[in-house]
Amino acid sequence: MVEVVNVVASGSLGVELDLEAIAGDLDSIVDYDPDKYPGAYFRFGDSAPLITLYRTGKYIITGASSEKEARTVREEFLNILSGRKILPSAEDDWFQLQNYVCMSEVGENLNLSALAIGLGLEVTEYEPEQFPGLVYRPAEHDCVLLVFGSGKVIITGATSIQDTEEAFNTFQKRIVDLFP
DNA sequence: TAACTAGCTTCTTATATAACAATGCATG
DNA sequence: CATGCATTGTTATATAAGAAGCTAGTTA
Repeated sequence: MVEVVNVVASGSLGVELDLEAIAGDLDSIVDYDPDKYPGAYFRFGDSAPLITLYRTGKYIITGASSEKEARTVREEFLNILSGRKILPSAEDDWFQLQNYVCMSEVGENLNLSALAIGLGLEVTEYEPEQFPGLVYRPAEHDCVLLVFGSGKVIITGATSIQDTEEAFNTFQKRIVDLFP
């Protein structure tokens, strides 16, 4: 069982934009400081996901806790832009989920030094003085697992929940094999 | 010297450590 | 009232991904 804690997605409106004008118009939800960063930040609500919009019309969504939430804020974002006549229609060129950050746990405390050897030193990094978690890059999955002594695991870098679940399941099976 | 590439900035989120700052409370 | 210890809070460390723009370094 893995729980999604963060989703990153990106898309493109397909048009060049005047961020200065948009930020002035949508003052209450847009934060734009080109000296600090070239993107304009959109946020609908206090703990809502963040949308970063760029001059080129490309944008990214961070901080959503599900694919559904990411798609919902995207729609709200497109509706506001089309409603303000910034965009001709509430549609965009493409939209893709880029990264899932998930949390799970194996249900027991883990000896990370032993785990590093068990999983293989070429696929793990464990330097407790630098960071308390073990970094595991499984050869058969396109994602990274951060494993902690408490048994909690962070899976990040996958572009679908299925990949994340598969990576965690094979990891958990390996734990059982290594520490029966 | 121009063009190119690589690396960094910003942001989000869980996780867990240490090191530090700042505050609270009690005792002398 | 001042000093000491304890607690709470913040920062750093590391991970992935997207985006634009700046800088630094390399190469022709």
